[in-house]
Amino acid sequence: MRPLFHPALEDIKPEAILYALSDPERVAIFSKLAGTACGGTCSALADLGDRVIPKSSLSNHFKVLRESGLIRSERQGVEMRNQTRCPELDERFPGLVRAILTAYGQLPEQLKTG
Amino acid sequence: MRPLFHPALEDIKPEAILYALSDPERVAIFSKLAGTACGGTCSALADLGDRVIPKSSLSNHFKVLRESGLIRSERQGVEMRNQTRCPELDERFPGLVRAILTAYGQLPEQLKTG
DNA sequence: TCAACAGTTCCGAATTTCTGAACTACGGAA
DNA sequence: TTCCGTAGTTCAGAAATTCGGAACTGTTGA
Repeated sequence: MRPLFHPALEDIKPEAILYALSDPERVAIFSKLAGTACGGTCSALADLGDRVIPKSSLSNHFKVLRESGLIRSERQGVEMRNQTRCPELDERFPGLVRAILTAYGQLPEQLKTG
Repeated sequence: MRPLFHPALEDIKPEAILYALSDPERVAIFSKLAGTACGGTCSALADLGDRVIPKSSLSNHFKVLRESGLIRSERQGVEMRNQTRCPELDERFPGLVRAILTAYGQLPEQLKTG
């Protein structure tokens, strides 16, 4: 398996963020992650209500989120722990992620303060 | 020519906004429009520095911006006047457009106040 | 009536997205 | 060690989307 690519903070492009979050499924995944203390696994996020996302599609969603700089993924044994890069991102693009999640009506409780 | 479609404020979808603004060319067009008092025409926005956008592509960019709810277009004689729907949009999705333009480093002077 | 101009539509080529199937990687049991 | 099950990735081809040149539409002015 190829090593996972994560862009450095300064290499994160707004167009990649916007593109990644222009898909409601990815927004739902990202929002769930943002509301989870420890990192969430892929399979734990497969069920977003109405439809079960095929695992290859899910894997691709995570790849898009990761390579856009929205999340960080780390292999932990047999599974993958994913967590958002919200604090860093807010430093680089102040208010952006919060405004987007709010627009979708998906700002998790954990991000409502501050 | 087909009549131009503009979504009602309540029908504007965040995914459409994000998708429309995930293309740097469209962001440049939108930002220029946002910094223009009277509506800008298509041809006036064709030149964004490095490359001249083919007019069919330009027409399509305007269509995407219009149908996502970001701009309003109105035929005026032989040309088209385009203006942003920023005030409405900010009511529906507070801070969203501003955060996006800021992330791109393209917030025009006119929007810096308030 | 005609020419020029602004912008739209059409359509084929190129690119991207989607997802089932095959595959890889790791951990636990025996 | 070998085998099995689970988590996730990669591959491949079908479907959908994007791009842009060429043709077209609608408007104004001569």
